[in-house]
Amino acid sequence: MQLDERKYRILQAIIDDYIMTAMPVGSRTISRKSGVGFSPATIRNEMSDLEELGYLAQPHTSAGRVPSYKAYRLYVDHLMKTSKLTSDERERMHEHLISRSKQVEGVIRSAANVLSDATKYTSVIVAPKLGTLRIKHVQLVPVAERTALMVIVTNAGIVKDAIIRVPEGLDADDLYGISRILTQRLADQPLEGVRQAFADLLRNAEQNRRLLGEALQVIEQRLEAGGDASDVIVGGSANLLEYPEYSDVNKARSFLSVLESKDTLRKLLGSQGSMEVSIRIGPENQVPELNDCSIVTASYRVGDHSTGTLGIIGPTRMNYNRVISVLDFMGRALSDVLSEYK
Amino acid sequence: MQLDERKYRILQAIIDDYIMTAMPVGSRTISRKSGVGFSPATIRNEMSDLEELGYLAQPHTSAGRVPSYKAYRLYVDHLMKTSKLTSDERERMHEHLISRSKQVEGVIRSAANVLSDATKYTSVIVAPKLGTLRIKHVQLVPVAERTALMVIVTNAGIVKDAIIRVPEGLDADDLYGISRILTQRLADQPLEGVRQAFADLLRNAEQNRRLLGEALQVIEQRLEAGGDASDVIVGGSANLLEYPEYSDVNKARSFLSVLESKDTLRKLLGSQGSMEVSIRIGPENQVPELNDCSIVTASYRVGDHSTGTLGIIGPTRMNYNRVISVLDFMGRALSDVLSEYK
DNA sequence: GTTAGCACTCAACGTCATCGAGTGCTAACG
DNA sequence: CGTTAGCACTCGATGACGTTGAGTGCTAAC
Repeated sequence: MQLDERKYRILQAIIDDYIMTAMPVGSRTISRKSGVGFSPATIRNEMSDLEELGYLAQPHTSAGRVPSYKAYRLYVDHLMKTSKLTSDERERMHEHLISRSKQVEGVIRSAANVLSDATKYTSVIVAPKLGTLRIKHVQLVPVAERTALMVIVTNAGIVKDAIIRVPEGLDADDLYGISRILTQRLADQPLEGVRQAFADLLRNAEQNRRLLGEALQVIEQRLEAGGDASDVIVGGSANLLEYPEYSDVNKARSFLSVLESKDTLRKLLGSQGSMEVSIRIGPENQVPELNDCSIVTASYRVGDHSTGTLGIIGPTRMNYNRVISVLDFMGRALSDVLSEYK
Repeated sequence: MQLDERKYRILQAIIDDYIMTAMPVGSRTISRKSGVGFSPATIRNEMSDLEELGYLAQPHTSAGRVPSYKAYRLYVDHLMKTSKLTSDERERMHEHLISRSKQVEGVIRSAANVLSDATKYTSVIVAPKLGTLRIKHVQLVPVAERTALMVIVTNAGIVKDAIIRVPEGLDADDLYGISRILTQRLADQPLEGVRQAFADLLRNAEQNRRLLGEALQVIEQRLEAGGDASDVIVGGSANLLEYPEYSDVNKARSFLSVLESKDTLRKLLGSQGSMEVSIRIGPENQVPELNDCSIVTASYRVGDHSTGTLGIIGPTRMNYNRVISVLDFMGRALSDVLSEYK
């Protein structure tokens, strides 16, 4: 059996309705509401076909139909009408975004809030992979006897810091000097290549070998850890509770637990590189707890090579059109704002 | 009517039971369970008295009794038996705490997780007030044409950064020089007094007046904003959903919304200075959404003058004993770990 | 091919009786 | 006189049961 024009129209009407109401959709509803001028009986026949094809399901015999994952997939790929945001909205979002743009992390945090406010779902933003950033500056600051804070500033304006031990007898001026050398040698190196650069440094360093060794270790640790919790930012985690699919406390809890596991989120969003919006519906995503959620992601750019990911997590019956528009816009806006720092 | 020994014992037994089960407690239960060897009838009489005194309440006539806020207050002040953590537990917590102690923010984040894991409630930690920290180092790092990143390192090892505009024509070396001067002049100033110090600098500065002005503005902004979202860290927000008092989705939602509002949390925890554990039960706290929660807080020290707050938010029937022990221990542990950086 | 009609299904809802945990009161007990 | 056994009473929780209504599938007529 093939899908003809009418089936498409009916399926679309069902999904549109279900997205709004979260209630199984009956033939009568479609017959009345949609522009398709057919009687309930006709619709029923079509619905029966659609069910057989795996696009619809019935919670129980005497209920209406509910779209399947397959239906959502078809919907986002072919049926959905996409719309642009009004310029008014764009403006408002952009304004919120730059309202505290003094710091990279602040911008990302605002972006998460803007996203979740605009969509009423939960937003997640992953900061750019550190490995692709370039070092701008390295500074060792004495904070105590034999202890220094190493601050690494990257080209994206992102600052990473770590406490390291330093050999005895180094005073502020020594550290200052070492910082100069480090900055000179490492400037414009991508963090990824830093191991090589450091090895060179070490080979030639007649002194302070231990200190440099420790510094290298710290930088590497940062890299392989894939960043710490602070580079996954979640916004609007309470929003999901608005939706009837989460009125079951257990579902809500397991959802919230996932949001607390930054590792899972980082894996979930992954960096898919392109600026294209990506959509994973229900079981298409790898995290079992989120198998009845959909995840829509886009990416943003910082500088030339680094990309981060921003995404929305919501029920499978989410308003894909809206979410895609918002993410698309915000991805660009975020890239613009953050690339000013470049 | 006065509370005699027996009434105390009975009240304590009721609260102990209610804390565990969250179910109204009947006379029979108390008669059987507690060491108080009296018949249900006697207990009933006493309970009736306790109710009249405002320590107990009945959800409905044929139900058991539930402790009132007044009862919890009495409980934590006089009845509760306090216990120490096992050394095993202390060790485990301490270990988790230092597991990623390379960064101040990392430590605080771990601490929040340890707290919520150990108590099964929600934890909140507020970083020290910036105003009381002292500047260790100021560094301007060029990130783009006419743009620099200003990094301020404090004595607590906390790093704050902000993008500022710089006048045209300043190259990396100029910024380096200016950083030196700034650091020289501002080192060991508390952030609070920085305005004065800066004013002096400005008066004498024959050049770069604009740049310094902007830098001052940024620092001040940081101060008056009371810090940004990143210095309030929440852990275990999903934990609360385990408890029957939050099986109502609306309650859960309003609770989670409060957790998202960092401003409210900051106000709620406030810095109460002393290392003493403070307990606010139900309506004793100022946030209406949390009027059926209790909030237990302690404080930790960074360096000599700065203090931050750590707290647990849970249902009024929380396990006060456990929570107090954990907070007390963690307050000290956190102080120790963070003061190593001093 | 479309639709009106109709019997059928089944969750949701309201009603009603039952059950039992818990109370308050009274009278008896040591 | 404090304590306790006994007892009638209250009231939420639970489950059985009938009703309602939205929705379906099938058949026959248009």
